[in-house]
Amino acid sequence: MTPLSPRQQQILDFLRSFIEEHDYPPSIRDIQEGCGISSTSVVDYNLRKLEEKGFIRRDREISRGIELLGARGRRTRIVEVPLLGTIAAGQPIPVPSSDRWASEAEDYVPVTEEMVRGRSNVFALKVRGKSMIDDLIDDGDIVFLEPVRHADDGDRVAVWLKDRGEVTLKRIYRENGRIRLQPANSAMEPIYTTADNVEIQGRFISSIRPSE
Amino acid sequence: MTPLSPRQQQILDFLRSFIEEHDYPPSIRDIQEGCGISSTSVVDYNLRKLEEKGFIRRDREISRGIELLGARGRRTRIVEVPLLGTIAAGQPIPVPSSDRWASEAEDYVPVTEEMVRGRSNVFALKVRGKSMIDDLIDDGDIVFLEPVRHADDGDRVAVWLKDRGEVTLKRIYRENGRIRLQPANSAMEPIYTTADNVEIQGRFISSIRPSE
DNA sequence: GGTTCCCGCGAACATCCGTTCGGAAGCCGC
DNA sequence: GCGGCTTCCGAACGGATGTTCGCGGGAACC
Repeated sequence: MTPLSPRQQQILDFLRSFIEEHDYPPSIRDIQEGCGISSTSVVDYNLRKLEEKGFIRRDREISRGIELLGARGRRTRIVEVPLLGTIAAGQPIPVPSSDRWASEAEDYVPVTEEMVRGRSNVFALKVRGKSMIDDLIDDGDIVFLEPVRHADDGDRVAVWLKDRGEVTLKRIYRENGRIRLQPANSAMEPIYTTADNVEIQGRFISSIRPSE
Repeated sequence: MTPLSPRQQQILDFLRSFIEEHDYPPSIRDIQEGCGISSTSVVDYNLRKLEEKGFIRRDREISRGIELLGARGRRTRIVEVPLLGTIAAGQPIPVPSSDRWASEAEDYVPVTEEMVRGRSNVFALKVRGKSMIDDLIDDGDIVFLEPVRHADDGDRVAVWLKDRGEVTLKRIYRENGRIRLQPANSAMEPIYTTADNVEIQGRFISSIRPSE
């Protein structure tokens, strides 16, 4: 439906690479030079065509007022999630209090917004050790959690088990008075305990296993 | 480490919201108006401060030549990884041939460059089913693989087991004539087989477990 | 008081940059 | 041929925009 002339395709490619490199759009004369075009009016003409065909959006009278559109031009945004520490057996996780939230972050993990979509105040923890291997969380993984105190049945939550002095990450179910903590690996046995023994420290949002 | 004056914080917030809205950076006078500042030189002064402190990068003499930097002054790029299909028990994975590589991708998964760093031709597969639960790969996970035919001992590889008609993801070790495939979960038993029964289809790079 | 530094103000300047206009070459269908 | 359409060219206009300079207020310090 959209026949693109070679010149228009060339300009579109240049737009993508320029934005990739600079993080801001090129000026008309940047495009002119980058594509070897002899006149700015040619650039303007073809930009109008690209706008008609729905590949870009232009803000008139504004320098560099070009916005890439379309499925391939869609912009994936990055969220910098505060890395608050490590999660390991035998230690409570450093849940942030609302007043001093990201201020004490030692680092930030940049992830695409899909990883935390919709959730607010998400924080990250690096997993140390293999204590949560039954929950499909390996040493070196990074988990993203939402700081909540309560959860619904079936939620994956990070819970502090008081009697064991251990934090783990399991699905939680309330069953007539007691708590069932179900590992993600269904071949493993669930933990049964009482409500006053567990303390919910966060809800699992997502996780990544970085390249080694 | 870097105390930000209220004015500088205000400008930084404005920068973020402006770019969020327009996809291109504001001009000095946009900032001036948006922050209620009476002179462009004040904006310039504070932008210099923000650059010194590593929050932005400026291209001098260039309109809207402002680039937002993330934590630690680094810039995170996004890589669009082609999603070539699913990986499930009983099916070989759709390894790309070099000639028709990304052309048949049904979709693309945007991830931060850390997830594929350095590797080329990385492709993504969505995991269906729990057949690889012993390798800490859950239903719904997305794994990123590098298309290789050979691997070193200890590499995590996706292998096609001919006798089982199954693909799995394990660490590979060659032990005097036979092959040991070690699950990531050390509580699980390894698979022993012969070299001619396994076909390496890719090397594991990283994986993500998206939010539900 | 004097000095220094941070921060803000206003104006002016030179350039950057989007826009516009006249013209022309090539192509297609009638 | 002829009209219409697309594409390209060169130049000029005017507004947009980054930069610079002098000045001043206020706080901290000696």
